[in-house]
Amino acid sequence: MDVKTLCLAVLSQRDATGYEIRKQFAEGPFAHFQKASLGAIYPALTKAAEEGLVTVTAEAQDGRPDKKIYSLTSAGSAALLRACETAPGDDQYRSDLLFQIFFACLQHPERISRLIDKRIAEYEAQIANLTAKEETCAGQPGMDFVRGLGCAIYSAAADYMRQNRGPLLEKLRSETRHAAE
Amino acid sequence: MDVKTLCLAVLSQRDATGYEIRKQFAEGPFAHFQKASLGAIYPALTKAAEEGLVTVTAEAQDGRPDKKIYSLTSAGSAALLRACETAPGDDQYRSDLLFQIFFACLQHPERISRLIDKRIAEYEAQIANLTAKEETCAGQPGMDFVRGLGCAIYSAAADYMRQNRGPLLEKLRSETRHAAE
DNA sequence: GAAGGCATGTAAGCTGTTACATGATTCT
DNA sequence: AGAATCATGTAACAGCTTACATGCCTTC
Repeated sequence: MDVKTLCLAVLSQRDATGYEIRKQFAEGPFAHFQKASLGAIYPALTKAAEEGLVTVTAEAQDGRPDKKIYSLTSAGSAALLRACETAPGDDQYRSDLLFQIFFACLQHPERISRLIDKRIAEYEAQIANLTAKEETCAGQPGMDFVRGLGCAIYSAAADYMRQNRGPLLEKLRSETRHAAE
Repeated sequence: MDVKTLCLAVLSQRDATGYEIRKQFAEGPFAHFQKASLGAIYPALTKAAEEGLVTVTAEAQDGRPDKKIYSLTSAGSAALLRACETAPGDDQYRSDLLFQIFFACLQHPERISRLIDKRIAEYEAQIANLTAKEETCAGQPGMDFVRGLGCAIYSAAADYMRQNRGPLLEKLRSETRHAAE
């Protein structure tokens, strides 16, 4: 999904500024499967406004740039619906961490150990975050399905890492090929 | 990881042509967490050769372009190791499917049903593929850890979808707001 | 006093995808 | 006959990230 559609998605939940939209992608319910940066959001909103998908209301602020509050128009709603109805592309998943663990035997077991522990903690934070949103999602079936799937995946990943961390490190330590340092 | 490093990773397993490297990213052990297209691989290999990270051996072929077989040099190995030792970036996950399911209530329940069934089948194919590679990975602890994690995640996702598919569709069907068609 | 949050916007640059260009062989 | 596989490479284009530009307010 392009950033413009992503913005429409956030605005379908409530009016927001560009800054707030970015926050939604960092913390909100989309956070675990879509993201966007400010440098992409602002031009996307300008374009969406030109196309009549959103309206802008400027709100004067003391000492700061005007706050521009964007709202979805009916044309914007229609565009969002159209995006939902087109055949979805494949999921994109890229992980530098898995790449590095793949070559674990080239590295120090201690480093691998630290990387895994850190990742488990990150998964736990994600699970806590998604669990906390349970009430927000209640009554919105699609939103709750996606939230639950996120929990299920992160839990499975964390469990796997907890269970296989030890055996992996044992195997690495019993090898001789790993870095000296 | 940039495409150049990805190529070094494949070449660390065995010598290969650009074409074969792409196949490794479509089917091989990296497939579920890294990908690369031919249009990126060929220039990356040329650059890696210029930098002395790989060597090239051209093999004449009848009626086809010469087959260029690339091999990793010790400088290339060192570059791969360095990439493994730098702090890994965050995982990138983007899913158009989850985006669409998020807005399930805007759409026809039948469409959502089809999307979920299709995705479950895709997960099952991934699991079968990774399970089939079990023997290839035996004895390579990092590789096997990553393979197992893939299985665990896809299994959890498929299970969640199987269990929550029915309840989701029921909720959608009992709503009035969904598209008419 | 420094860091971080609030608030917008531009532009350079990187990276990668898709399409184009070419062409034989093998499978259906 | 048509599609897929093998095989390389270029180039246009898209899309996004990062850094720059500006500046106040609040928290540590």
